[in-house]
Amino acid sequence: MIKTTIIDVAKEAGVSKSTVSRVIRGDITSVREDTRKRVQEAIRKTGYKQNALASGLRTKRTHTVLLMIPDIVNPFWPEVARGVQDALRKEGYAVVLANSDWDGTIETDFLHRARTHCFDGIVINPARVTDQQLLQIGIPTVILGLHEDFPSFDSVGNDTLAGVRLAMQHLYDLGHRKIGLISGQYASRGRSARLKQYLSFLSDQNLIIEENDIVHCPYGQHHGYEAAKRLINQNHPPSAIFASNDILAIGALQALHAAGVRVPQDLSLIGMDDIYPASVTTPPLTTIAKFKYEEGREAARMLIDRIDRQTSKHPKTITFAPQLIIRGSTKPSTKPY
Amino acid sequence: MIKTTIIDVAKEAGVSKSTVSRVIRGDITSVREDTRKRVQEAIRKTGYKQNALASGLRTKRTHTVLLMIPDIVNPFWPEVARGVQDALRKEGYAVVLANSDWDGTIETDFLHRARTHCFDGIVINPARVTDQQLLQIGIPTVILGLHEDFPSFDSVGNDTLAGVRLAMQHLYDLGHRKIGLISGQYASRGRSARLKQYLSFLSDQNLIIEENDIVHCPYGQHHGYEAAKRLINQNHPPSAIFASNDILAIGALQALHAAGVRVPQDLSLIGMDDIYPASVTTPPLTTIAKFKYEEGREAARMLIDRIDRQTSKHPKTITFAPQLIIRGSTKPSTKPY
DNA sequence: CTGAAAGCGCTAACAA
DNA sequence: TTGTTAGCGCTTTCAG
Repeated sequence: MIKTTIIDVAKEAGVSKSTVSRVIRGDITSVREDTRKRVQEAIRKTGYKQNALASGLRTKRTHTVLLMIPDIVNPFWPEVARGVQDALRKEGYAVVLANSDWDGTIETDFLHRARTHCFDGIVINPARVTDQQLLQIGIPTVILGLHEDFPSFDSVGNDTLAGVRLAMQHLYDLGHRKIGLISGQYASRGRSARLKQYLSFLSDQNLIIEENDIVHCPYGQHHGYEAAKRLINQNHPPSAIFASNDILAIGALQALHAAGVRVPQDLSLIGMDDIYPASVTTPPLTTIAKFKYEEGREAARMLIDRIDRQTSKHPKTITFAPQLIIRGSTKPSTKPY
Repeated sequence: MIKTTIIDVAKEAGVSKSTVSRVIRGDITSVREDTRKRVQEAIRKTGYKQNALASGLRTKRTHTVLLMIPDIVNPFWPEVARGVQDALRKEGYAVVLANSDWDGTIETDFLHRARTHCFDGIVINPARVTDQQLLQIGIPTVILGLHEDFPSFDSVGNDTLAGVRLAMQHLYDLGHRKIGLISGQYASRGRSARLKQYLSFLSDQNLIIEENDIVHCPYGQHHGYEAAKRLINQNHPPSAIFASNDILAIGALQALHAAGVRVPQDLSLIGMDDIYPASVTTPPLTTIAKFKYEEGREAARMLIDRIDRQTSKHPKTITFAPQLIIRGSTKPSTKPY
């Protein structure tokens, strides 16, 4: 099992290694038909396999892309990952999958690695890294998700704010006037845009904003559980709850179950993301669906585009409009306005 | 942003590139303290970053591993993937994640790629590839899952058969004597070992085996749905159902809901795998938990071991014993024996 | 259309 | 302890 090189092939075919290299790279114009045949036959006979390291060393292309997400175990990300992997594979790229766990050190490590290993591109949902730092890596990059703080890069994501509005509007249309919010937030970032959108919706409808109807918590099912508990343990509990993602909503649903609050008869509940587990709860969760696979796919396509034509045209953003998926956890309010 | 090389560093530090190479590789014994300091300072000043392609070309090590699984979107695999990624990252390896989709072509493509890109190792849940083919790749490999047809490799997995027994025993202990089976199967492989185990359990207990209590179907939620429907639409429906994985069980649960069969009051249901969605159904699913993260982690560790000491010692197998997780979908049978 | 030759950036003997 | 010298396997001018 000694590795064969182009030299072995060249010998076998009775040509120079440059010629072999030409046919390998598919440089069709500059090799005569019959010599190409001969070389290909020699390749077959010797069982030659290209060494991507060697060629990459010259061409500076590895056909490898780094995909960095917070955590592949979170059901949201596998779908996005599939999107980028499928699109990238079609074009001959492999993807190195990294979980940052929201940890800046891990993130930096992998970004570093992308450089040392000469990856051709990066697709990232940034945890701690900044626009500037990313710029310094010097590798074509596209951002997963709509962050306004990455102006230097292409990005693709779902319009979360529109999603919030959609959710609130749905609840409002069902007659709900006192709507609780479970607002997930990352340790790192400030007040979420989702909260702002919630507030502005309420004021647009001339509804009263009550502090007690808003609970902030980290993302995580049990946090959703606790949040819902707080929401319903007040004198005037809301008739509907919007949880800012499905994991939180699932936690909330369990809290409501436990408290004997029937969903949707006693209280409506809506989540966001449309992850698979949300479809198997009882009742199945009404939610705001994001385009996850598509987000990944488009990110990959944009990246390939960047890689192919080196031209540094203005960063582009692709935005998906989330969709309301009505399932079983919401129904018209029975309370009088 | 011109890439700096060891030569630049060497110049800056006033040493030869070999010396620079030595300190980069941490060859501590053979560089004097002060020159090392000088070199490190030069590295810092020049912003030098190693080129992993160039070094890999010499050392034949890329610190990259291929992880091939059927589908990252299937909730079982992200946990396994995390296990291998975490363990591998600690040792400085990156992992290229590939979804085979049970497709032999894709599988072969990536395996091929593992060779051309000189990956250091492979962790794979094989779809179509054979022991021999894998052997020919010539890269240290460990198998995910317990397949008897890969005698040449280390492998790690959960003892599914023990799991089947555990599930059946649980149902039996609850007094169930007519137990239906929803047996998932892959398009490619023959009669599943799970079925055999089910049959042998029944005969061990001197229970009657009824063809109508067994439904074969591909893995997939809606197949579980249809299977359960068939199972309960007979004159003598079983009092309990064992679905050979949680996805199937979730489908079954929905069919039972739809048919007005209460779980667990009217019928007990047990699944296998313990994927996250199984914990959020109503009732939450009793299931046989597999060690997913651990499976991945141990696979990674075995792989590293193989890579480090080239020695080709006898293939080893690590087996995890699945555990019964009693949740809400099973209860004592009300039917007389 | 084909071959010779010069590297890509690094490592690894072998000298010094 | 450090430097010199060959390459690793491939691509890419540049001649021919």
